[in-house]
Amino acid sequence: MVCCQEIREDHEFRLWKDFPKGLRVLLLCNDADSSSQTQTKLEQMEYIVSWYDNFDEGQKAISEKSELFHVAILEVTTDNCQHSFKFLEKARDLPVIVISSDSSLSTMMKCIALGAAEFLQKPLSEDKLRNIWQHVIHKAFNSRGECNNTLSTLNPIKEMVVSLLHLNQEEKAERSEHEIHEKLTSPSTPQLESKLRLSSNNIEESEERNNKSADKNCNDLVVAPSKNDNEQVKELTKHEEEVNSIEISKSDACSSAKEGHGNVRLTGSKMKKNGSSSQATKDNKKKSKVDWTPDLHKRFVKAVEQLGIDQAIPSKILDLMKVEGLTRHNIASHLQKYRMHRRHILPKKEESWKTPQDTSARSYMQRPILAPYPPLQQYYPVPPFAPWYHHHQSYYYRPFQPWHVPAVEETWTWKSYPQVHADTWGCPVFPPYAHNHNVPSPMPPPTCNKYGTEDGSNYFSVDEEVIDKVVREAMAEPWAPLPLGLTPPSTESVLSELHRLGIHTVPVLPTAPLSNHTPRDY
DNA sequence: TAGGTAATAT
DNA sequence: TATATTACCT
Repeated sequence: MVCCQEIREDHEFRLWKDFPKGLRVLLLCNDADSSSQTQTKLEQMEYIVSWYDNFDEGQKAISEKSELFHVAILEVTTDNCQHSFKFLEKARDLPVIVISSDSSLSTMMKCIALGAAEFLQKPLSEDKLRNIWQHVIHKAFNSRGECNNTLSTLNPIKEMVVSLLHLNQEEKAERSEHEIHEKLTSPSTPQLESKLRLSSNNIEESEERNNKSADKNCNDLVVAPSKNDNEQVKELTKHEEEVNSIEISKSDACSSAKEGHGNVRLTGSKMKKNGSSSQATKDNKKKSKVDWTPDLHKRFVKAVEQLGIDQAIPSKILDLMKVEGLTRHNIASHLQKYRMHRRHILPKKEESWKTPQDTSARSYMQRPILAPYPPLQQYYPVPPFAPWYHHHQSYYYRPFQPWHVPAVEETWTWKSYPQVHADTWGCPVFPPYAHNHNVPSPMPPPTCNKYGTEDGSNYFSVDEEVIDKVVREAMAEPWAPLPLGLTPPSTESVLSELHRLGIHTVPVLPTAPLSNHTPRDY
């Protein structure tokens, strides 16, 4: 007699959220009353019971339909001992729990020796019966190929368990991250804020690595069934330790962020040179890195400006900066980077004026022309297609880069915006527009110093009034040399602006041909 | 010894 | 990949 209930599909195991409910149990017992009682108990636990009262049928079921069962319960009596032992020999693919009223040690030993997972004496304890699923898990992880069908039968269980454990790890990691976010509250200074952000980034990277590692571990578990559960548990434990270590590193990040604001902060190699160099062990002879905070960099730049870029040498900069803990070598290194950056960025700025990408871009990319025009902003309205237009209308929009190239050091930009980024040295990095040539590249969006201005609105550090004054002076005496920082408008931009104003003819100067255009074009 | 720069490390 | 440090040359 067989009472098979609905059988789960294998893929459902991955989503077996109410495990062990639905565990499929083969019940082999030739005593109708006893089996009925056992079956009732099992079904109360929402296990799915298939009852066989005939040993031949039972053996046939496990050999032909082993995939239908997770566990077998065999009732051994004095009458069916031989059949039972035979069944045990045949049913090595499944965890078999023996139940019996026979309490003789020899029977118990023989059953266990033949592969029974457990020997339960009757009357059955409900808890014992409920926990038979443990043998399923154990079998799933502990069978090492000695049973041909085990893998196909219990692998879904194994996968489910692995997924479950992995999920738990992820939950734990999320929980620790949340706790850390709560710990890192309201830094009192921009530096701290940045440090925390950076630390947090490091942690995120670390966590990403950990997660990847966990994924790898998990994959290994699934892909390599030959590993025994000890190895797998080790891997899972390792992951857990890694997750725990994140907590520690986060705490470190928090404390280190709190401690460093005044003098130069040195980082790296678990060594803090700041004020505790005597504690540095001989193993840790390696020099620490200088954390070039915006404040430190500002001081550096100030010193360089004071000396002049040509006269700025490390020793002099070091004297001017007056920062404890900083060495000449540190300065030299930073100066090298600073110079390289200037070399890299300044020609680009020049180039950006000389080679407008397309005509539509010119309409607001062009340099302003020296003519008595109304305030420049009126002529260069915010293009509605500017990428930050919709999302960041609170920013002041500067329609073109005005008359000076902003000092590199003034725009050390770190804070990122959804569509606008900048490198560490403040050079705006724009999103790619190459895909749509009809959309002109926008002007640099408003930016800020490394930590942002208070209102996020000051793109250029030079006061607008100063710019206007310089422009007015230049326009008043167009024959005079342009003040430092101002460059004359391009011929193209002058012509296009004149054209826009309705002036279509301009006299041709023999000494200054108008690029490729003839006056007729205008 | 200091400055500059390339190579290397993080 | 970016940045800092180190090594090496002048």
